[in-house]
Amino acid sequence: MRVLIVEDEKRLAQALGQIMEEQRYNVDMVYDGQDGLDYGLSGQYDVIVLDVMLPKMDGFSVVKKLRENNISVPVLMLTARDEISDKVTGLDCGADDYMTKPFSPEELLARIRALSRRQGDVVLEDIHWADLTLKLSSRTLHCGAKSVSLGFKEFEVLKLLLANPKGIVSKEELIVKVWGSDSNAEDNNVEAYISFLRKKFFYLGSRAGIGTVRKVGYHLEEN
Amino acid sequence: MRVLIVEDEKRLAQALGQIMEEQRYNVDMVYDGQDGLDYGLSGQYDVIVLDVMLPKMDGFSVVKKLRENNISVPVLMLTARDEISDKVTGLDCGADDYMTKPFSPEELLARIRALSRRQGDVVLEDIHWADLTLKLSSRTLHCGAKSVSLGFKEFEVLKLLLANPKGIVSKEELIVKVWGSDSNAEDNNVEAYISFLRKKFFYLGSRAGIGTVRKVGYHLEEN
DNA sequence: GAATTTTTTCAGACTATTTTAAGACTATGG
DNA sequence: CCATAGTCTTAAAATAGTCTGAAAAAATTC
Repeated sequence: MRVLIVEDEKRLAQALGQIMEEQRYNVDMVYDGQDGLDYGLSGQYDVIVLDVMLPKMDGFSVVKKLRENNISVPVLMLTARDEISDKVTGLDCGADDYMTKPFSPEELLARIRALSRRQGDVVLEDIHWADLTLKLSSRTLHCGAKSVSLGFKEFEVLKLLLANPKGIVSKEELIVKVWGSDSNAEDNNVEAYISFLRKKFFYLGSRAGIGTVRKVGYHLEEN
Repeated sequence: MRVLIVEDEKRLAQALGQIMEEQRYNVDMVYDGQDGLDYGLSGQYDVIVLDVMLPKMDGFSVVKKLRENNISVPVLMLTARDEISDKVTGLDCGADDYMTKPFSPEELLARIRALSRRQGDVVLEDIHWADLTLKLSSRTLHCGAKSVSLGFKEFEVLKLLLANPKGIVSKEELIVKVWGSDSNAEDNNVEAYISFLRKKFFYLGSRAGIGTVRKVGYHLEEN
C-alpha cells in the first residue's frame, strides 16, 4: 500500500513515516501543500495523510484541487485541536476523515486501515477455487453444504496460496508475508499450518488439495 | 427514514441506493425529473436527492414546483463540477444543500444526516431481524411477547450490528461509531456490551445471536 | 439528594489459536 | 537398499483474545 504524507513539521512527518513503514506501507513524504498536490496528482497513492496548516498551500485547497482533478484517493486530514472548524468536521472540504493532533499510532493506523478498506470494499469479495469458497468477511471456508472457520494464520496462509493458484509459494514467502519478516518463525510453523489446512480440506470433502514441491514450496491442486 | 433518489445515471443511482440501504433507509429511485416531481409531490419522503441534469425536467424546476406545492422536504442537489453555477451554490432554487460529483459515501451520508437533523422530525422506524424487533422510538427490543429496554450504548451497538446484518462489525468500528473516535474506550467495553446484549437475547428467548470472529469482530447470526 | 439506571473497570475464567517438539514418514541420491 | 535431509502429523504447552460477573463510578430520574 502506498501512502503519501504531507506534513511540514518534520519531526511529526518522520514519526508518521516510521509508524507506517513498520506496517510495510510504502511511504512518500513531502513538506508543503504544493508538493503534496503535485505528488497527489500522480494518482499513485492508496491513502494521503494531509496536514491542514501547510506552507505554500493549505490542506483544504490541496484536497479541493485533487477532487477537481478527479483524484478520488481517500484523504485523512490532520488538524490541531484549536484549528478545528466545521470545514474539517463536516468533511465539506472533500476529505474522507480527519484526526486531531495529538493522536496515538494505533488511532492513525486504524483510520488508515478504515479508509483503505472503505476504498477497497469492492475487493472484499469471496475467493473461489475448485469447489472451495473462502469468505473474506467472515474468515470461513465453504465447500458444498459444509463450512469451517479458519484461524487468523490459517486464513492468511490459504489466502496467499489462493493468490497464486498456479504458481508455487515458498515457505520463506509464507513466513515473511504471514508471520512478518522480523518474526522468528521456522519452516515447521508453515508445515504445521499446511497440515491444518489439509485436514480442513479433507473434512470439507473438497477435491482441492495442497501439493508439496520438495525444497521449493506449496501450491494448490485439484484432484 | 424514506429517501427519494432522482438521478438518470443508473449506475450512480444504484450506488446511492445501496449506500443508503446499508443505513437501512427506505429508498425509492426514479430516473427523470417528471417522475421525481410526481413522487416528490406525494410528500412521503424525509429527504430527496436530486440531480441537476435530468431528462424531461431539470432539477431546479423540480424543486421549484415542489416548493410551489408547499412540499418542504429537504432537497440535496447533485451536480457535476463543471455544471456548477450560482444557482446551485446560492441554493436560490429552493434546495437545502448541494454536492458536487464525485463524492464519497461518507459525505453523502453526512449531508443527508445533517439535512434530516435540520428538519428535526426524523421518522423512527422499527428494525426487524430474525424474531427480534428493535423499536427505535422507545429504544426497546421485542421478541414475541417479551421485551426489554436497552441502554443508550446497548442500543447503538445493536443498531450498528443490525446495519450490517451480513457483514462483520469490528470492535474498532464499534468504538469509533458508538463511543466516538476521540474516546478512550477499550475493546473490553465493547465486549461487555456484546455480553449484555447476548444476555438480553437469551432472556427474550430469541433465536438471534451474536457471533464472534476472533480478531475480526462480531456479526448477527440466526440459530 | 436518594434511588435507579447506565457505564466503566477489573480480575479471573474460559477458549481458540499458535508455537513447540518429537517421532513418523517419504523422496532422492549414492 | 541405505542414509539423509526434508516433510508430515500430532499432542501438549504456551499465548493471546474473549467472556462474564461483580463492584465501583457516573449519569439520570424521581
